[in-house]
Amino acid sequence: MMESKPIRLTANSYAVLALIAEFGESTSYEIKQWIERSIQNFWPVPHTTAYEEPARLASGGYLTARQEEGGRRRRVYALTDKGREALAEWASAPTASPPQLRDEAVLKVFAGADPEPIRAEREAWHRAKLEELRGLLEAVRQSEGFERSEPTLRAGVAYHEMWLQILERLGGQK
Amino acid sequence: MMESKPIRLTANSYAVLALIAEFGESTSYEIKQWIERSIQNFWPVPHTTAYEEPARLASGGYLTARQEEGGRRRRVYALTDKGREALAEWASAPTASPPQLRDEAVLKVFAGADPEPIRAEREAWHRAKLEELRGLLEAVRQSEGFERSEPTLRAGVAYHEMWLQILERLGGQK
DNA sequence: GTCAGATAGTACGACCCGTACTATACGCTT
DNA sequence: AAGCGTATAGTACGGGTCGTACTATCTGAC
Repeated sequence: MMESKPIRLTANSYAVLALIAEFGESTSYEIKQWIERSIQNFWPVPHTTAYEEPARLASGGYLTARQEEGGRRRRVYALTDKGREALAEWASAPTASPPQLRDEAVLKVFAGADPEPIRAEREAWHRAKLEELRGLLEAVRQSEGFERSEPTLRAGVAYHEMWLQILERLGGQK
Repeated sequence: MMESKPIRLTANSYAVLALIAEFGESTSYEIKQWIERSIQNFWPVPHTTAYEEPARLASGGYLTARQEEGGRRRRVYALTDKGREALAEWASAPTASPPQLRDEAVLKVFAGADPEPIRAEREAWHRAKLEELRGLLEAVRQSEGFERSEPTLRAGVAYHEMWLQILERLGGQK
């Protein structure tokens, strides 16, 4: 039995566990890439999370860490039974905490900023996002092992399309 | 001149500054209420922020704090010139950091959860939000001093309506 | 006057984040 | 095969943020 100290499991924890469950044992760098290609859009985290969180999870006994020899001596993380169980329990609970939107642009407008340049910047941003997501979707459809990513990517596409409609309306009414 | 130590201004800082600029000098409890009635929907913060952040801002010289006598001895915060300037500078910059969506529900579905109960819960949540926002909008239209809140509330209404549409589509395609 | 519930505020430590920085690998040029 | 620029991979770190639990004050009903 590994020594393991009690840690709190947060949504970030489950995100990492889910990625490893989905893609198999991974290094932090790979986790970082899984994040970018699958959940980043609705669960943004800084890249350091891909290094910190697996280490935390390993210290709590939810993952094992095996260190590579040579070169970068990367740690390869894999699920333990404890980790698998925790993930399953979380996923099977039928409730999720409500979604949070953090939108500095609305905050600025609230603070009295001129809405128009902000609206324009935002519109461009959503268009770029849409293009990016459509590209990913294309890529994912042609590769194995990304089945789970497709629905989330499609939800992302719908989301950004919706925003563009909202912005259009706002722009229209001056 | 007050003593003041350098602090980093974050988006939370500007949120608090903007609220005080908008509603005038306030206690933390009042700030907490302004938040709930105006920006909570696109800038969620725990209620402790309404106590911690003004204290930080005061220590940096962006607010003054005057302590009430008696009873709860609440601190009343007011903008300083430094605070007003910092807010104006921030608001006049035409760029905002991109919006972030944090959506545990999508994360759960990604992790393999049964989508349907989650979808249903979510739909109910957006409906409740819509009702709440429409109520606030009504209230705001009939009172003085909430002019700034109206556009943000209307954006909120549009946002939740959009989500309901997305959910409907997702539900429709099984 | 005392009790329940609403209102108001504090404590605190784990977690999280962004920035800056370092290290290793790879491919191209010479 | 040494040098070098770029991409890849990983670490350091400290301030900010969060949620939970707890305490204190006020108000009105009885």
